[in-house]
Amino acid sequence: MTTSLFSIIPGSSDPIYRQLVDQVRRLVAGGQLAPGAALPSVRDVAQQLTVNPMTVSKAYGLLELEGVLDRRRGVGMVVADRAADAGAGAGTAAAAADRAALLRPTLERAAREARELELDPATVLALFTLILKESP
Amino acid sequence: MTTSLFSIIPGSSDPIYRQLVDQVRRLVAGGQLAPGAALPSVRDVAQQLTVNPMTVSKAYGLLELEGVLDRRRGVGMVVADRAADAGAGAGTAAAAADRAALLRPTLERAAREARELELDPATVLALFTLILKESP
DNA sequence: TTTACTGTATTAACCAACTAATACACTAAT
DNA sequence: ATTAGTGTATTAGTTGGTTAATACAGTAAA
Repeated sequence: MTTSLFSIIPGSSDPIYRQLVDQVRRLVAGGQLAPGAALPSVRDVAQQLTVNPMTVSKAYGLLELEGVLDRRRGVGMVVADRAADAGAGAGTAAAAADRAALLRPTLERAAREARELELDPATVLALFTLILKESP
Repeated sequence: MTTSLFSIIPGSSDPIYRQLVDQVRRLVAGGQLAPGAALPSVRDVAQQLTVNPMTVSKAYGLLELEGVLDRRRGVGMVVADRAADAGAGAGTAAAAADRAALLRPTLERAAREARELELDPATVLALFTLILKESP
């Protein structure tokens, strides 16, 4: 049994299938899921997250349409060969600029909220630095 | 006609009423909506955002339960006197520490996504600094 | 009093997300 | 061929968010 690999926030308002899609997209872009790597089965993920198998299947299906995953019939889902495309070189992960682009929306949201809270950039950056260190 | 004051992201997966609640909570904590200030009417907000009045009313109702707003019957909603509580002194805005606490969840989400993307903290901080400057 | 504003309760309908229980088509290994 | 493992289609039902059209109770000022 592997350490779950995926995690979802149950109370969140954005749908489970979207949380999974976004997460896999990032893990692939970051190289933690390398091209050719097999993904945990729909039923495994569903059981670990206490979620319906069809919800996981929906996420996998969307990722296949997107070209991130390949479907090996009767076997399972596998990270597509050119999944880390978007420009990168021969490496396994996408270029840093492309990975940063995936992070941008969340950072913009944080900036907007900080502005509404009338927090100076210095304070915000200090807090963010702290959080970036304490998590791993 | 005032410059809309509120804004929502139509495509977002989190509900409109919640976007409004969170936004008002931040604007009050930050002091942009001072105690005693009148909020735009339900029908005004609904029209500006092309949204149903009852959706706005739901948000206002929750903010009243929360103690952020006071309901002046027949007149409208007003920012509660001790709305900027949570510790602050005589000032109109909440203490910086309390405002930072409201920002924390989003920053933690950004940190988690950055980790999944395998982006170094330095790169992330540089991008965030840039975004913080370009927005206002 | 009339008028024009406030917020809200009610009822109905619609839609997306999720769950549930099957059943199917495919592959790999015994 | 059998077994066990893939992903998926199907159908049905539930829940929560949103819209819609009224109707109501309260306040303020002409």
